[in-house]
Amino acid sequence: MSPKYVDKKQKTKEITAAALHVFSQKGYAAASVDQIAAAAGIAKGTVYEYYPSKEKLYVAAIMVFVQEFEEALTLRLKTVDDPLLRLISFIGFSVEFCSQENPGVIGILFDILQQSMLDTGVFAKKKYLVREMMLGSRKILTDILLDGVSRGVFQASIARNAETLATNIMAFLDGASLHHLITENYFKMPQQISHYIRLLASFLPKTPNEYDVDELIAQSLWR
Amino acid sequence: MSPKYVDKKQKTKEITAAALHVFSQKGYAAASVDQIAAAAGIAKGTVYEYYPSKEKLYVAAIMVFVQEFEEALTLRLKTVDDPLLRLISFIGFSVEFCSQENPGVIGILFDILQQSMLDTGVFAKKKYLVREMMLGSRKILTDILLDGVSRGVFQASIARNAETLATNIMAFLDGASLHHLITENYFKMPQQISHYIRLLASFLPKTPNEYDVDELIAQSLWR
DNA sequence: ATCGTCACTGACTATTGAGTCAGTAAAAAA
DNA sequence: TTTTTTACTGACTCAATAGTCAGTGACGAT
Repeated sequence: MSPKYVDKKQKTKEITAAALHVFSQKGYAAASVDQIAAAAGIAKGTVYEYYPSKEKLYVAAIMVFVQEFEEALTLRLKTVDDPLLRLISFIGFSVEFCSQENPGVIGILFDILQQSMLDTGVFAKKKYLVREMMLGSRKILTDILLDGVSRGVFQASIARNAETLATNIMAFLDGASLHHLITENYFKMPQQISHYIRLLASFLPKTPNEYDVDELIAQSLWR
Repeated sequence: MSPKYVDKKQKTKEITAAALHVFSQKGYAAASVDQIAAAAGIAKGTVYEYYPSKEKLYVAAIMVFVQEFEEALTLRLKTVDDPLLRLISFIGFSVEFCSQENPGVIGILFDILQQSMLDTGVFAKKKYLVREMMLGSRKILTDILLDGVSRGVFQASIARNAETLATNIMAFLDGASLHHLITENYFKMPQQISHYIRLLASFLPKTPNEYDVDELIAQSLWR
């Protein structure tokens, strides 16, 4: 039946991973299919055996990226129980994921954003994908807040504004990554994040004084 | 001496403005010099009489953009005296400038950011320009805070963290614009900004109760 | 052994777009 | 009017690259 067996699924994964890498370094427009093929160790023609176009390949690569982020986040949150600590872990994970340790991540993020903004962008008609991705994280955060309220750890009043607050936090986090990236050592990420967490910790818990915030930060962030 | 008189300076401005418009709609990579020439109502060759390359033209267009932003912001702040109201005006102006009223603005911003992130980007070696632009706004904001302290309106303790706080606010504002752009009506900008301003107004002034924050917001934002 | 099929290749085509430059026009100077 | 200088033009070159396809070879089936 199949004279030359190849694990198509595995190879698709490899090509997608190579594409993700190249796209993250060059951006969609500047990345060439030849470069992606080279990164995957195959010829250009082969790429087209697995994907019908550069555009489809890009979308697939982005989907993988989003999926990996959410899986890793969920995994990390599984190990934490206390609501405030969960919140801090969420923030820490988001920051770390977009930090220097993952150099390509930011490139990809900007590319996604630009491609969904421009009329001619690949994501112009697929903005909803980017939105889903943002709303996904926001949902996780809202749940952390509501869980904190229902367990009697956070102020009851938080429940009313949980989504507004979660959205606010998300906006800050993404803005912080952006500023850190551009202004580099003019934006002290640990200092900024700590400052913000201290602010949150001052009005979220019913009994703020029960928490040693600096200790929690030291425990959860930049270990 | 000069047989055919043309105001070179004026024409340079026109070309730069046309370029800014096209770049903001297409992004750097996808914008063509032909399109820019057409937008300026001239032939491609003429563009090269005024700028030696697409790259130089892009940088010039961005510089104009940054300058216009700062000038307009400074102008707006001149009309406001009260420190908290100045802060709210600053926030309002930043938000409005990046809102739907200025559709191209966001396109340009993302382009700047991406071009300064990517190794191959036009701004890769000119990241400092983008940084200067961000630090410029931050400086204005820091001065508003310090002015508020020295006039005895803001808590004295703010002075110690003025720059950290200003940086925090900037991060939030840019993150908010970003989220608003992507998630559209899932991100209620007035609600989010009001929420954030109320938070600031609760710990910045020495006498928070003296201010009717909702009234100030209604006065200064989305008039 | 040889045949058929799948996986892959990379030279090729077609297109796009940055940058050039010989030529044109227009206006002031002579 | 003729000459000279400047401004501008747009067809051209050249390089890059998305996508194609005829050909190659590897491997299992017979």
